[in-house]
Amino acid sequence: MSKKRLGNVWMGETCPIRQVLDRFGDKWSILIIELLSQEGKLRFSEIAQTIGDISQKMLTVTLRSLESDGLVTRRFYPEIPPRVEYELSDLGRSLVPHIEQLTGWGQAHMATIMENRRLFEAKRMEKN
Amino acid sequence: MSKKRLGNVWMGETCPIRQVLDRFGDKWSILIIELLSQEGKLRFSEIAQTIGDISQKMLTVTLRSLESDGLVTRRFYPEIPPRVEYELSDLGRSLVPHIEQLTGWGQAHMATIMENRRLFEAKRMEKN
DNA sequence: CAGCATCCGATTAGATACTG
DNA sequence: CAGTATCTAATCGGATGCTG
Repeated sequence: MSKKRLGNVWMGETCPIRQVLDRFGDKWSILIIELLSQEGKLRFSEIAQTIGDISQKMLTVTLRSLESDGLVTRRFYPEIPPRVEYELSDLGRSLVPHIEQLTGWGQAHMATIMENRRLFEAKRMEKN
Repeated sequence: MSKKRLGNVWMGETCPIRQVLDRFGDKWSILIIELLSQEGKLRFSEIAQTIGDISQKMLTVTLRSLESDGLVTRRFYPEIPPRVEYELSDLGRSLVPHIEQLTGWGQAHMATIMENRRLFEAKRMEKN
C-alpha cells in the first residue's frame, strides 16, 4: 500500500474506523445496546435504574440518537402516566455479536492491562 | 437474570463493557492500533503524517497510554536526530481481529445508518 | 412517566512556545 | 525528531426547573 493511498484511507470521514468510533465511541450507546440485547424490551425508567449512574439528560440524548440511526425502536403508549418502551431493531441486534467479541477480549485481558499500567507508573516514579 | 444481579452487572467499574469503553472509547487509540497493525513498525512522525489531523500532543498522549498498557512497544534510538519506533505488542495484536470485526460491520451498515439519520431529521423538521 | 430547555462546571483537546 | 509545558477554546455531561 503506497503512502499516497494511505493518506486517503486514514484521514477524513471516509475512514471506516473513524465512522464507527464517531458513532459508538460515546459513553453510553454501546452499553445501552448491550443492555437492550440482554433484557429485550425496556422502559425509559428501567434503563435508567439498571445503569444507575446515567443522567436523565444523557439517557434521553443517547436513546434519541440510537432511534434516529435506526438501531433502537421507540414505542410510545399514550396512557396516563405515559409509557415508552425501547427495543433493539434488527440493525441494532446485528451489532451485538461484535460488541460481545470486544467485551470478551476485555474480560480476558483487562486485568493484564491494568497490571501493565501499574508497573509502567511504578517505573516512571522511580526515575523521578 | 434477577433485577438485583442486574444492578451489579451494569453499574460501576467491574462492568466489562465499561472497562473496554473507558480504555478504547477515545478518539485515537483504536485508529493507531489498526494503523500499526497494517503498517508494522512506524516512527512518531510517520504516524502523525499518515493520520494527518492528530495534534502532536494527542499523538504523544495516546502513544504513551498505549505503551503504558502494554498494547504498543516503543523503541528509542539515541541518534542525532533521535528516532523512535512504535510497534504493536502481542497483546495489541490480539485485539486487532475484534477491531476489524467492528470496522467490517461499519462498512456494511454505516450508509444505512446515515440514511436513517437523514430520514429521522426530515420527519422531525416537518413536525415543526 | 418521560421527556425538553437552560445553565454551568469539568473534562478534553488544539495552539503555541520551548528543549535534549 | 520527538517530545514537554502551558494556556486557552471547544465539547461534554450533570443539575435544575418545567411540561404534556
